[in-house]
Amino acid sequence: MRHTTITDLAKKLGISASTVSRALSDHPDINDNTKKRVRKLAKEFNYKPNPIAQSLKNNRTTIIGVIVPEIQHDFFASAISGIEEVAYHAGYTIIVCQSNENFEREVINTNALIQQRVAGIVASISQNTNNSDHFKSVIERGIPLVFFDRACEDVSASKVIIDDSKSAFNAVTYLIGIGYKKIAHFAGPKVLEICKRRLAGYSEALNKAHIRISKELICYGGLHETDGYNSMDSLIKKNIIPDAIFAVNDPVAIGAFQRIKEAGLKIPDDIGIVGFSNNKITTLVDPTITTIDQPSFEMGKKAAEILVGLIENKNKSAKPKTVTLETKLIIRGST
Amino acid sequence: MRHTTITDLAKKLGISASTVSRALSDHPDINDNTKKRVRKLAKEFNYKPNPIAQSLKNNRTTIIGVIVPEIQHDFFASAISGIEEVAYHAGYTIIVCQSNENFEREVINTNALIQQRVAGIVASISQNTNNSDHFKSVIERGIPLVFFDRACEDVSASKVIIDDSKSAFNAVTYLIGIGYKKIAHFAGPKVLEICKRRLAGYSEALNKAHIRISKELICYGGLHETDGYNSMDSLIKKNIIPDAIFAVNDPVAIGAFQRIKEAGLKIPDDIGIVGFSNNKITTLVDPTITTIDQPSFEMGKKAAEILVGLIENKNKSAKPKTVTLETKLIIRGST
DNA sequence: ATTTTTCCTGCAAACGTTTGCGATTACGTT
DNA sequence: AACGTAATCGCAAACGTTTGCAGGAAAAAT
Repeated sequence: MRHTTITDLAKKLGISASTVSRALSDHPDINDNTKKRVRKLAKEFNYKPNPIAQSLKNNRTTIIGVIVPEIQHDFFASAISGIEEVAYHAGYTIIVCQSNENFEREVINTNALIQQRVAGIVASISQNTNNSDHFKSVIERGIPLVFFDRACEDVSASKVIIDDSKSAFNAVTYLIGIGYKKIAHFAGPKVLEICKRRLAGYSEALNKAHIRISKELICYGGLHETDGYNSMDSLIKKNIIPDAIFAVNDPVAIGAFQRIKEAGLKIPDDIGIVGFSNNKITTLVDPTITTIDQPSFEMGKKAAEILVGLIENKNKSAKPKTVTLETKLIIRGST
Repeated sequence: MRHTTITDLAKKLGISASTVSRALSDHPDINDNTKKRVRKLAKEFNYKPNPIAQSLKNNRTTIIGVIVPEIQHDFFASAISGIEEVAYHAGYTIIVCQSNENFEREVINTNALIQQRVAGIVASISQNTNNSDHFKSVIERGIPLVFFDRACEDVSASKVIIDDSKSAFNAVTYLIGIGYKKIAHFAGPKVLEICKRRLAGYSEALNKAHIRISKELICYGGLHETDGYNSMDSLIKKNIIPDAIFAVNDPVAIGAFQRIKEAGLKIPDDIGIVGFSNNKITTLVDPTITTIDQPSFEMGKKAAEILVGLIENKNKSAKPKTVTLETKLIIRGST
């Protein structure tokens, strides 16, 4: 079955394609009666303009590009869902790309989206992104760009983030408040800004409480379960046993959690644990894990809303804005 | 910055656009020397053909549409990731839509993808889909379609599935084998084929072991945690305590798991639990949950591979094939 | 009756690419 | 010398839409 085109309608009505086009877009030049006839036939044949042809004219599609490190990751899956939700209601579809935390692939994806003439891009950068030329060329091309969670600091674009530093500060301050003294931090990749800030919040909390920061209690690693597991493992092997752990995110917390259980230590009595993100999993383990609620779905939604705004107000070259969403310390059984 | 077009190159070289086009596609009509000049300039200006213009000619994009019930669901997030992986390497991008288990939205998404002239569609249907006209019109339009996991039975399309019935049969048979006798089934929506088949496998296993099937041990519900929780809750309130539960999927198993713990019953001693899908979560709770490994990532990959095959071999109108991937019972602490 | 105005509609170009066909040139064959 | 044949290349159309401009007809004004 072929798609009905504007020319098909024109032929059937004995008028020109341009008149049909104008009638459908309610152009004042067109006679009301003609408009009615056109609309009736269009409905009858379920005519929908070919978006490709429109895109060719506008040199722009109605597709929003989304780049995330990993689709599978709870946080991103949820954020994508939020983006899709907003895009759907605004009449856009979303193309989803994953960088797999790989810089080259992020560049390739970005360029592919530019080539595809997406209307805008929502992105969260990979942990290995140390150069932002690809995002700068997005800006240069006049394509609206919004970061969420992990932003590129040296790119002038809007972002939806949380206050990582403050959130971390609050969590660690809470740990100190309930009596923990030897608090370790399982940090993420040093290059990732959000990780730096979480580390900074951790340090600040210790400083404020006049607790000396011990380098051996700060373990750097990745963002996955195995990283938390390994960090805990190496501490145990070095016989350094903290009385609490502030993990850079929930998977890392879970990894540490498992290794602690294997070691026969009790949570929260021997070791307290705080995660970050409020992944579903933290409510399902025993004990449940104290964590910081990071509104992933809302972050996706908000980022998409800003992007749609930028796309549809091309004229108002608004300055990039930064939206900081609230987090919340959720106290559970692990502390 | 503007995109370089084929006409830009033609002008700079003083030749026609058609020659440039042919040179770039290595057409035999074109002089080798010309080809070299063209290729050199194309590289220099980083020329990439405008996919929109190409799409307009072909009346087809290089985008693969993906429709899933929920992006956030572990199984689907993982499958999408697999689809993206294959698509990426084959030079396609993916548009992801979620139906939110809503039939109307699935129809709208499907039509939107048709309008967008996607090259093909990978879909897993919503639990409320009782009509397949929208998928039939995909076929009619000649757009390749592959289902995964949840297929539309009355649509002639390829599918990537698992043997739900056999998997369920094996799991329940295993439960019987290790001594469980009063085995409940927390079933999914009656309309969903995969749920029917899992139920059938459950029944068959009981029959084979000459265990009477008790209607009150079969609880119908949705596919989420709360459904498992509620099913268990109602059993407890009716004072019907099974000695094992076979859940339609892992979230449901987890829900039951929680209610059981709340009731102070011991797993696996008082009640054994078997889930379905091998979601990550099943390895993280205590005790870990016995489940059936369903290769989500591979299912996505396989579906995408079949789809790409169909797209690129338009001529060979191959008959739809059904690929059944192997599942595996993973025995853990809950049984 | 002529001019002006209003109202409606169509022509044609443009977006960037691909491709059938015809045109041109050079070369070898009779 | 006359012709056929490759080897190269360009013209123009096509994909479906939008839009500036021109044009025609009818209505209104002179």
